[in-house]
Amino acid sequence: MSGALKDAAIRVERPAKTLRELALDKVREAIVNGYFRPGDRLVERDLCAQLGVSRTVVREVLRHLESEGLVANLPNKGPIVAQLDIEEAKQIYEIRGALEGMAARLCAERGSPEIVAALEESLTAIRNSYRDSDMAGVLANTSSFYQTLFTMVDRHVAWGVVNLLTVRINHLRSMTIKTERRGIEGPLQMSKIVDAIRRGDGEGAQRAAMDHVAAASAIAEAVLSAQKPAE
Amino acid sequence: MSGALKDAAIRVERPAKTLRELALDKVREAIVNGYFRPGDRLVERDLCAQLGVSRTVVREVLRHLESEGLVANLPNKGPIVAQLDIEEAKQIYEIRGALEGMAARLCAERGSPEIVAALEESLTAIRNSYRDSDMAGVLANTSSFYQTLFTMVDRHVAWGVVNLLTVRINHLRSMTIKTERRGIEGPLQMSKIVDAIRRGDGEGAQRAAMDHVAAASAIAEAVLSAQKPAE
DNA sequence: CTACAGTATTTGGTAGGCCATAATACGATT
DNA sequence: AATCGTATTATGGCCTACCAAATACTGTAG
Repeated sequence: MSGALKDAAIRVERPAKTLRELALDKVREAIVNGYFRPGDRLVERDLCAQLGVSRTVVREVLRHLESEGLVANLPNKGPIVAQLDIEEAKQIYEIRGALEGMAARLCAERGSPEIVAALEESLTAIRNSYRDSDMAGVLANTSSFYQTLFTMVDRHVAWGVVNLLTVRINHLRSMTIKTERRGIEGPLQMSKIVDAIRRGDGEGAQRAAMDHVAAASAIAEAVLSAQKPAE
Repeated sequence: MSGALKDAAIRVERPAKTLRELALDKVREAIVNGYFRPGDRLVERDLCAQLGVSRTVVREVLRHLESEGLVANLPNKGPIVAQLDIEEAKQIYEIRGALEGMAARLCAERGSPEIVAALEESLTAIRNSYRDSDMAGVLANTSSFYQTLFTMVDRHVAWGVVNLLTVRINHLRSMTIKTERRGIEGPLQMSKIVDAIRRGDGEGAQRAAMDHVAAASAIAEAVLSAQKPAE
């Protein structure tokens, strides 16, 4: 087994994604970027037609998304795109705060210059994306900032959890980053995280990370409660 | 819509679980309690026969378990019961520490006597289960202790995350609770959590919860590294 | 205009088949 | 005898087709 692992270095990387995985990505994408809106019904046969795959595949995909929390299943009525209620969103932000705070602290305690360098690179990318008003870029680079935070201290499981939760609030994220002044404050708060990590200040890094998430959460709450009555 | 929600209180609780859900529970159970061992292949057609359901259902179940992390899918080889490596287990314990610590702190800050009462009830149940050497009972009551911790402050999402992670280390849990002296130390640590909550000491409750998980993690690590060479 | 019966829609689930790939066994060739 | 190629088997991935039950819709009769 360890031999097999070593071989992994030269193992040919085959992109042999199964049809199911491709479909999964497509549908998840479609939900995340709003092609399917919360509450929309996801009729199996329609999806079959749209995706060009069989019901077998569609059903597996729907199951998968269900367990990811992106799809809810009404009994005998079928799957719909999950509604995000404000309470749940707040909880998700809170969990992210706990985990990202933990990761930030670990990064600070590790005290490796590579971490700081990697984070700064992401941060620059975020600033550039903001400057270019490339919101998709902001999201992607913010994700990569946090991914760095987790993976540099080998917290892949926690990163997985955060990632899973994040897709559920993705459309909120895209709204919060568009908020006035977020282009300045967001990166500022993130740079505070990096500063604390550079100083080796675990406590401070944790607090800074939690602050940043808390700020995002507050904006999200405002956005969500502002649009709720409109429905 | 709000009307429908109110009705939920009287809505008959129909056990009309779909076949798929029943099968899911069965297979998950089988994995968790060791009927299927880590690394075992889960051959679709065999499962069909054993469960008495069609391949469609089996496949959906496997997909679901895959996304829960209980099943791994080797490309071109099919699903196997996921192997739990020691690194991953430690990370899971760490995440639990962060989240249970958070919940404990929130409980303390809430300062409600009902929380304390409910926790003490679970704790007594745990002690009784230990006294009767009812290990399944210990696990169940420990779960319910933590469930209380989360749900009393309405952190259902976090509880879901913890639950999801916990099934992956379930067999570790059953080993750690059997450890010498765990029957005394475990409840003792948990009572420290309750004490801190009773005092309204958020900080202390968080630390106590994290300590408890850390202790479990240490035991799990010892158990796991002791059995690994044996394989 | 309302109640009711019939109809369409859609999910939950089953059966069975086809193809591709991987592993294994088996035989042939050197 | 060792190796190389080939047939077989096992299995996953994917598809079509079908049925039953629940739900939503619709048109008609009273």
